[in-house]
Amino acid sequence: MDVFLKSVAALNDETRVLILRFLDEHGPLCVCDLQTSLGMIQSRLSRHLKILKEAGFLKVERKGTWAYYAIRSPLDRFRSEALEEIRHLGIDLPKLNKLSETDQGCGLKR
Amino acid sequence: MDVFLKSVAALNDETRVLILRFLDEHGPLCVCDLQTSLGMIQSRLSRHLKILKEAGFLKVERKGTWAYYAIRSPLDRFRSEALEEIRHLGIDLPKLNKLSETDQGCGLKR
DNA sequence: CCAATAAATCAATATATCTTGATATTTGTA
DNA sequence: TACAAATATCAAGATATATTGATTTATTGG
Repeated sequence: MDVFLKSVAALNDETRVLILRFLDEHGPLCVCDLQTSLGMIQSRLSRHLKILKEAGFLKVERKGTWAYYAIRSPLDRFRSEALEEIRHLGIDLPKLNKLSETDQGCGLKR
Repeated sequence: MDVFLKSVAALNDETRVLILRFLDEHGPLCVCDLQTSLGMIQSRLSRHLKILKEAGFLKVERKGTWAYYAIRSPLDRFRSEALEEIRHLGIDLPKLNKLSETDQGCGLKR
């Protein structure tokens, strides 16, 4: 029950559904890429990414100071059905704004 | 997004998962049958049944003063996958205690 | 109409979750 | 070591959700 409820709880938030769909569309992105693309502050993203990761939807890979989050693969049946359902919601996604790995970096000073 | 989030929110509660599984196992039951079987008070059940119904998981059929709730059929893909997942959780269900439609009725006085 | 049963709704409280801004941690580099 | 960038965590306040007991509504039968 706990694992199921954790998955469901992770899905139960508009912000996290958007993040899932955005990563589904664009592949691995670091937090600051999501910050600039989705227009959310860092602590908020960090929190939601953690919830999605601990619910089994995402994996993280670190490269230097960047943490690249991506849809975990393979997903189990329920989670991939959920993702499929999310794909069909027709959410309109903001434009990708990828600044990591460029000359300037993300440039998000505190 | 709204419909999806409503389904997910409905699943995001241990009590409602139990109710879904119980109705899945036993077929249509009225509120008082659920009360005696699950050991929950009436207002609590009524609330959760409403949420499950409005999220598209349940239907209601009235017979006199009784309201029989049952899994809606057919369920769309995501909802039936969710139900399937719930079936596989191995939740151990309390014994069915069906008093409606007997001589004594439910006998739950206020 | 009246009383009783079943169910729905409401009000108050408790618990959980989300958001933000501040602070801490980690990693790379001068 | 010192500093900066990226990320994670924490604390406080706001919002949402769950629980209970009381009240209301609906239906049946005398």
